[in-house]
Amino acid sequence: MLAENGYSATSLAAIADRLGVSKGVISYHFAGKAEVLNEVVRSVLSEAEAWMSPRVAGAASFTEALRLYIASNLAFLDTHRTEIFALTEVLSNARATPGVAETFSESHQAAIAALEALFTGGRKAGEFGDVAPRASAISLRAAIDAVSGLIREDPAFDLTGFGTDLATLYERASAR
Amino acid sequence: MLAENGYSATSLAAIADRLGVSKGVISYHFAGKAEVLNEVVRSVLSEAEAWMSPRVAGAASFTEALRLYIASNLAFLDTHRTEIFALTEVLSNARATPGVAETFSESHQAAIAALEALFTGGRKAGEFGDVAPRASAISLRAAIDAVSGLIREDPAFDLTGFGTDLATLYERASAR
DNA sequence: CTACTCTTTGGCCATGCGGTCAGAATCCAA
DNA sequence: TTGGATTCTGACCGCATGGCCAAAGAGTAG
Repeated sequence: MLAENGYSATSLAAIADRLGVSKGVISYHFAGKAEVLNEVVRSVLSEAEAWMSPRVAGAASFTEALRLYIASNLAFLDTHRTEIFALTEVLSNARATPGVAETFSESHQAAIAALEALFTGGRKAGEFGDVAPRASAISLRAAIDAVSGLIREDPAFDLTGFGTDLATLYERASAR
Repeated sequence: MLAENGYSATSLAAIADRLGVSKGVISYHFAGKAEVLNEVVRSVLSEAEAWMSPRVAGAASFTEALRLYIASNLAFLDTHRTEIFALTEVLSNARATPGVAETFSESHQAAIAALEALFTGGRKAGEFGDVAPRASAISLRAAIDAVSGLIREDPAFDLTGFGTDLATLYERASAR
């Protein structure tokens, strides 16, 4: 519902209606609307984590890890569009939903830290040049995060092509 | 009000109250709330345009243009935080406000197209290597757009440092 | 001073929201 | 079969929203 009709159209009444159930059921099982939305965020984030972890783990070098990270993240976005749209819809209105901002921020910080570690690791191993790890991590994550908006506007957007271009871009930027 | 208290707290009643004026005044001067919010978007976008244009125009090379583009854009974000926060607040809820999505999308497409032209120009002039113009344009804009969120979370975020790092990153990526 | 237009007021409306609750229905173990 | 616990219903509450409008007020040209 979030993905299809947006945040403001996703009222408790609308949710209950869609479930073919009375509104009170939601109140019975959840403390409130905020808890429902937080659960949406939590579940999508954990899905993403479960998808990416094993795919990046198999990298034999930092360069390969970078490629795998980008490719697997974009693949997740591609194959989980509804979830991603729902997530962004909730995040857009995070101010109206206590807890959501904190949950996501934590996860987002962790993602940036992981990428930063990848860049510093590559530098220490002599695989990368003197790239700025934090700025690279931030900007790469921003580029990936922007993709959800791109595929929303143009569902046919070439994710794979963008992924390889992005990987090449950061590979060159961090080359020795 | 948008920047301080967020979209959902910015009702017509709250706006009128802040102006020390009756609610009907807004209805008298605007067709509806959507028109008010569209005006916010329109005005911030045109402010940004007015700020950036002259600053980028003076570039003597594509490399310099790239640096100036990034630096001036970040300087605008830095010095117009309230406007930027207000803008993002409206954009976050674009689905609830007809017209906003279209206005912004148009401006955003134009910005990406301009950056793409910068990269292709640099290539044709032999200044840049075989960088992917579109992917570079998209990812660079994403990196810059993400800054509004960064300074919201951490007002002391080092924008200048990030700007030079970002410029260096894209310079290296597009080097011959 | 008058007469007309423009602007503002303050109360009103219908609507939809999140949330509550008494009571009905259902489930399930003893 | 029974009886207590769990789950669900549908009506209801208070509240805030965007919008509307008759009437009062302010401004201004002749």
